Amino acid sequence: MKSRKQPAAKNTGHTQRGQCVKRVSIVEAAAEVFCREGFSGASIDEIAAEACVSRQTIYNHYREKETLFVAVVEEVMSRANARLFSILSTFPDSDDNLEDDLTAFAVSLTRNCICNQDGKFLRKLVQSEGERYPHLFETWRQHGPGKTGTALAALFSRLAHKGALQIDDFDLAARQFLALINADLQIISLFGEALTDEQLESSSRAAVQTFLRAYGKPATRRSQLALEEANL
Amino acid sequence: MKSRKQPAAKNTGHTQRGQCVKRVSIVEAAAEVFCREGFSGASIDEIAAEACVSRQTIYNHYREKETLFVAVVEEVMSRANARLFSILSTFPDSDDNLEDDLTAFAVSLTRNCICNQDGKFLRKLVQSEGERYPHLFETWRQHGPGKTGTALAALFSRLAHKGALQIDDFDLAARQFLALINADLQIISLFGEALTDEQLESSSRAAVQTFLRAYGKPATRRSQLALEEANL
DNA sequence: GACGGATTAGACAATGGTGTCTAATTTTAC
DNA sequence: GTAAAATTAGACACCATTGTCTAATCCGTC
Repeated sequence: MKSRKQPAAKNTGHTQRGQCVKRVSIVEAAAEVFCREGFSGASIDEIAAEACVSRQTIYNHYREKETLFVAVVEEVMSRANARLFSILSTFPDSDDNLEDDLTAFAVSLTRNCICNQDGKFLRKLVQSEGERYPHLFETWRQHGPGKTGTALAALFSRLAHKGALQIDDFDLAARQFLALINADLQIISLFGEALTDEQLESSSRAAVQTFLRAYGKPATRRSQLALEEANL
Repeated sequence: MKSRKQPAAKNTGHTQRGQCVKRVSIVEAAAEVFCREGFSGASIDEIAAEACVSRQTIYNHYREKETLFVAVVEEVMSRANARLFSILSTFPDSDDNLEDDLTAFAVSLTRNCICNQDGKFLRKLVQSEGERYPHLFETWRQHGPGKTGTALAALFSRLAHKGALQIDDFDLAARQFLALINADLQIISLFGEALTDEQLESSSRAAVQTFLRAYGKPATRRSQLALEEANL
């Protein structure tokens, strides 16, 4: 309450950056350890050691373990959110090769939001502690998958408007797109195995191809059909 | 080692059933508590209380907490497996209404293997403790999603052979089918909210429809296409 | 009813974690 | 250089949990 965020307004430059360094190093380490051990399995001592910081410093910044946990989740969530919007904003406007564009989009979504450390943290922690912190869980739902879904739905709506996609229910299509993207990863990414760029690329492309067979514009789907029948 | 499974061969009937009752009540309670609290958050006392059993009895059956945990995972996994195969074996042979058949299949898969207590337990626990018990994690991969995927792929191969589906890669199609089934549930089921029969039915149908637009037999997809173009 | 295995409650030491406190030390601002 | 703020190590009380032990009790079998 007193002076945790801005201990003294006179502090400038170094001190503030110094504090910041401690803070991020604490949050970083805490994310690691919480993710590895779960909330109750993670000890403050372990976090302090991993952050190269004394235990007391942690208690100075965050009153108790729970405060730290919530702060970590919020930090990781906002980082993930920023990345998501950065990716969305770079989706190309041209529609001459939708499959490639969507594949590249899926790859970068996977790499930066789903398969990285933050994505793993959020999946694991929200899953294991979500019931204990309903508020947190709700925030995650709305700012995490919720926002992703909404943003994706908007993108699809734009593409459908241009005639590149044929979609009834944009939200449903968004959820299914995300699900398809994850289809191959669910099993692997839980474990934390890093997958090669080739695996990532090919699994994303497979997802996009299936998505386009279901939601691509009629002309594309018709020629796809003709091709498949010829192959018989 | 000595006499944990069958304490004395002379015991018959009641005693044996008595033991069994204790064992299943312990495993049942442990599943509950482990699922709710995670491995390190779950205390033996809590499990004992929920099982209406003394703490010592638990230590008699399972040498230590870890032993109990592994036993619970194995038990839950084998139950889930049994259910899966029971569902698979009832898939109808007639192919006059594939969409309805697949939808019913998806509904029952979801209800009995994914959204029930066992499914939740496996998702949560394997996710949070998988890295601590690689052996367990491997077993889950092969006997859980692995087996489901293989079995599904076999089903699809059968259907493709009959001309009802048009699939290149059966394993991929199986993973994507499972992913689509889960698309709407991921968010809800984490939380443990029970979803209504209507939600379940409609979300399963949506998944199946998308799947069939991508993998349905050409004739169906062509008429689907014509219908959509007429709707414009 | 008596035996024997299973179960029970309760006490117990050992361990490890949380959160507080203090006194010493370092870092930063001026 | 000095003062204020931040950080540190270490000790501390407190509490929960694990796993063991014991003596009493239950319950089916003979």
